[in-house]
Amino acid sequence: MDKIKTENTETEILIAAKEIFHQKGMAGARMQEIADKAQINKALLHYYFRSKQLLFEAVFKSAFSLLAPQLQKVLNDDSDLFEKIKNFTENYISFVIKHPYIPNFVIQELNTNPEFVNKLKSETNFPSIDRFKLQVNDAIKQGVIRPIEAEQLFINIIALNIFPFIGEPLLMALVNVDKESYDRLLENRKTEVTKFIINSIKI
Amino acid sequence: MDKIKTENTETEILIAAKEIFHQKGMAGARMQEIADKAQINKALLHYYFRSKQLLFEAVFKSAFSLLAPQLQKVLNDDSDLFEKIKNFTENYISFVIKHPYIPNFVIQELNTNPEFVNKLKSETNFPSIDRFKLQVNDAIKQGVIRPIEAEQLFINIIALNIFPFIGEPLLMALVNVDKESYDRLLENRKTEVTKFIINSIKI
DNA sequence: ACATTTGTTAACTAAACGGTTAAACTAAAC
DNA sequence: GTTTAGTTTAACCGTTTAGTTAACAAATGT
Repeated sequence: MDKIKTENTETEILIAAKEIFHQKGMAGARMQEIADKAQINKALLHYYFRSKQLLFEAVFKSAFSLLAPQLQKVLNDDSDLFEKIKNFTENYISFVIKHPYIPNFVIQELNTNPEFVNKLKSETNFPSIDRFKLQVNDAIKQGVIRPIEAEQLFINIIALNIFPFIGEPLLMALVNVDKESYDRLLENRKTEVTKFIINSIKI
Repeated sequence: MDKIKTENTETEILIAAKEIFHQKGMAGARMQEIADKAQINKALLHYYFRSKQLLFEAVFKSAFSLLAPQLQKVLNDDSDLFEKIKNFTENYISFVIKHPYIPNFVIQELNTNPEFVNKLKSETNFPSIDRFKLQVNDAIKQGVIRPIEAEQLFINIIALNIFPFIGEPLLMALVNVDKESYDRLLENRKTEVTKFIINSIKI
């Protein structure tokens, strides 16, 4: 059937494009390499996605639409603050193991093209910090946690979870361990990071 | 004088190459753009540095040789653990304001080319975690801080300090502030991050 | 059955790329 | 003032790049 074949081809292209773009970024990716990986002719890429830019944007939006719900778990979730930090930290590592290149890819491409953020803000349901802010300020008023700006706490949570993956090659060398040991170390962070954060803010 | 002119040209090339490579990375940089920025002919780039790869390596090593001493401040410094965390955090932000693209550049290029780490380990005096490990384990034995693996604490310190700069475009959008407010927020981190870490580990 | 639409390919194009060459220029050295 | 060594340039070269074309194949509609 035509439909199935078409959908397969388009999917194959996207799968291949993701791999290449995630690993090499927009500037480092080559249309020919994507075509080879998808086992199709290069012209087909243009038939389905018209240009490298549009194919890239499709891949980028897809990546962001996977990352955004992860961030939503910190920002817009009804659970208790401590519970939330614990859940996010535990889940995030599993997420990155499934999609190892996504956080780095998104952050990197936003760095080389900061205006892209506006596109994301208008075209995706972009996470908002408002509810998290209320929750943190509530917890402070109730004497559950030490005073801290919600923005700073949010950045800390994200930094502690995302950076070990983005900085992996550098950190692995600095900490002086092989990949296997580093993976064990990351696995331990599922509980260590939660402990570290809660120790810091809990009264 | 001949000598002075040469040094100037070579310096001009390096300055221009740094700007372009730091912002666009190896894959995104163009020799012509570097030549234009240095206000010289493209052939001169090859006269002084032979190839794009060699020019890039010169820029990369220079960047790493600025970043490494910053990391040394955490790893190989005689000061007291708390003092050390405080000093590193305060200094690091000033460092990044001076060299905004360096941490991202180094981390990004190590990600696309992880074998580069070996070159750095052999050619530069690469920071080692050994002394920091002893210091942390000592502090734990003496009951000054809660039990924590030195590697985890080190990663936490680095993550909390570096990530806000690497993830700036994303974090700025998530926290929903403009550049000016975000810079204020970063300035506050000079003291906030120290507090956050010490609160977490101090007994 | 035949015409139309959709999917796919090989071959091509024009521009951009990193890198080379040979000659012109500069200024110090003999 | 001629040689010499280092510096700079314009023009060029071969390759790679994203994107196009035209012809073909296969499914769909009538």
